[in-house]
Amino acid sequence: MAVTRTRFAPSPTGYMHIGNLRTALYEYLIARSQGGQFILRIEDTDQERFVEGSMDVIYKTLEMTGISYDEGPGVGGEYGPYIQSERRGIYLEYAKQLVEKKAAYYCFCTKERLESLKTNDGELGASFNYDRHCLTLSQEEIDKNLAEGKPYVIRQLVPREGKTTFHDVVYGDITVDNETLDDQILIKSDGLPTYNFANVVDDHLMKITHVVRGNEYLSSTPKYNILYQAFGWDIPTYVHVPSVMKDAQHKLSKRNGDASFQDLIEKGYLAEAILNYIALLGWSPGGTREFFTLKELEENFTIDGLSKSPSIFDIEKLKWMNAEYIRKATPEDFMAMAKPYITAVVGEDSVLDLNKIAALIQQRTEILTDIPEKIDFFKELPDYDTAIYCHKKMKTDKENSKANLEKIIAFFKENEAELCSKWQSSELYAVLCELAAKCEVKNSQILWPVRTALSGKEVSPGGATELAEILGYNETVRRLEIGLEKLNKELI
RNA sequence: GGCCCCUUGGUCAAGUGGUUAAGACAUCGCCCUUUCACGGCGGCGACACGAGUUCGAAUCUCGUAGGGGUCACCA
Repeated sequence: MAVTRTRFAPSPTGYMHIGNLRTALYEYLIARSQGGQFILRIEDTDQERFVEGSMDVIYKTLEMTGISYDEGPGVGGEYGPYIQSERRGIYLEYAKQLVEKKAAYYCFCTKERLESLKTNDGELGASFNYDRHCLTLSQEEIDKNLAEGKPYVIRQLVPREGKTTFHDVVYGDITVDNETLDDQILIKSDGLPTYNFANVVDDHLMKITHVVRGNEYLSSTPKYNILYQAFGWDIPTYVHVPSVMKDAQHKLSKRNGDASFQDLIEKGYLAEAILNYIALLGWSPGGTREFFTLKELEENFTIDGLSKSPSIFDIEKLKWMNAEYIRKATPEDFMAMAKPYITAVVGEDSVLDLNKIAALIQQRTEILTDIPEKIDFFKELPDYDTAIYCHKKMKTDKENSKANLEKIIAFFKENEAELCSKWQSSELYAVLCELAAKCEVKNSQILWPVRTALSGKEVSPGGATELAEILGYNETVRRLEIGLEKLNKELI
């Protein structure tokens, strides 16, 4: 049995979206789970759709996700080159072999002629097959046209009768009538192959054993088989995977924004979480386990866990999974990912203890871009409405908040030296609870106004004393005084 | 329109003739609690429909409906 070889064959036409990435992942996993090899091949035979920089997006994405390839651009391999535009000479030769075998033929029809055929023919929907006008050309005519340099394409001669059956590992046996198949173009008039042809030639030459791709290719697969047969080549194992949908009606597409890997990274999702999530979108290990590193996926992946039906990309579940990854990270790892977002708010040279801030927000962060709005008040106290001092459950209102703030400030000032000697959350909590007891009020009636005055927000990461610890004595007292002043102004 | 494919709660999904039809996200409620979040407990909620095969069908067959794909000198 030959060693399993799969390939990811993207065309450099823009960003890499989640569906592409998932296909790459499955291809990678099929190879790795079977101890095989994974190849990257760039399919850039359409020069018009080429987008500058998109090759780098592909390389970068694979690198960030850890999907490594054994052969491909930049790493080489014995079946290179791995960029199709660098292989252009190969395809024409193979196409000519097919012409000799009468499995393909030259076609000199103009695009205009083909267009007119479609409009005349296509009254019932858009069904159209080439009329084989050029199939009947004599060898002399062909040679003459060629000698004159007349533009031509090479078409596959597909049988018009009978049926073709192929087997797909996910979908089973699929049979189609050959009459529904068109004499597709193999070599375009610019001399480059079409995807359909280059794909077959390269997959064979590169000894690809498992052709894994989106199921939009299901209906053209019979043409591939006929091609393989015409060459006398072995037919690979087909693994068609269902699409990733934006909603029940639409596939995920680049135009609709946020589903590209790059976008998700920019929105603060972690590469590991994205990969883990999309692995489970269309594949199941069979049990209830949901968390897998790439390595663990390699160990657990099996083709029969692939689903047949399309899956809707659910950003909410990804967000949850991302949050799980963040929560489970070590404080050091979290700091590494969060630091840019923290310093963007508090500044590079902040006197605040970044580690303490990070500790506060780690459990509360779902995506990294949540961070700034959670901690902005550390940098600067917002101008808030005193209504936020009122909280039914805490039994606070403006009046008692004012009264209690006065007591708290007085208490802080009287005990400054002692408090500063052990300025930490747990101590402060104990001390403020004592104060509450002494004043005969609920703990919350002391703690809530403090938290509110320190954050200026209805919600904050961490409670009164945690915020106080980070802000320090001076800033704490300053903010309490601001709060008191606001309340005073209103209650006159 | 022809051909091909798909169909378990709002979403991801387990399930391959006998289950009280798992689990997760979301949602709702309760608990914990110095707000929020985390965490804990619980609720709601599904086999598209109709025939058939069978002692028995989410599981097999056929039909219907709905959805998707494809029908390019794009991949």
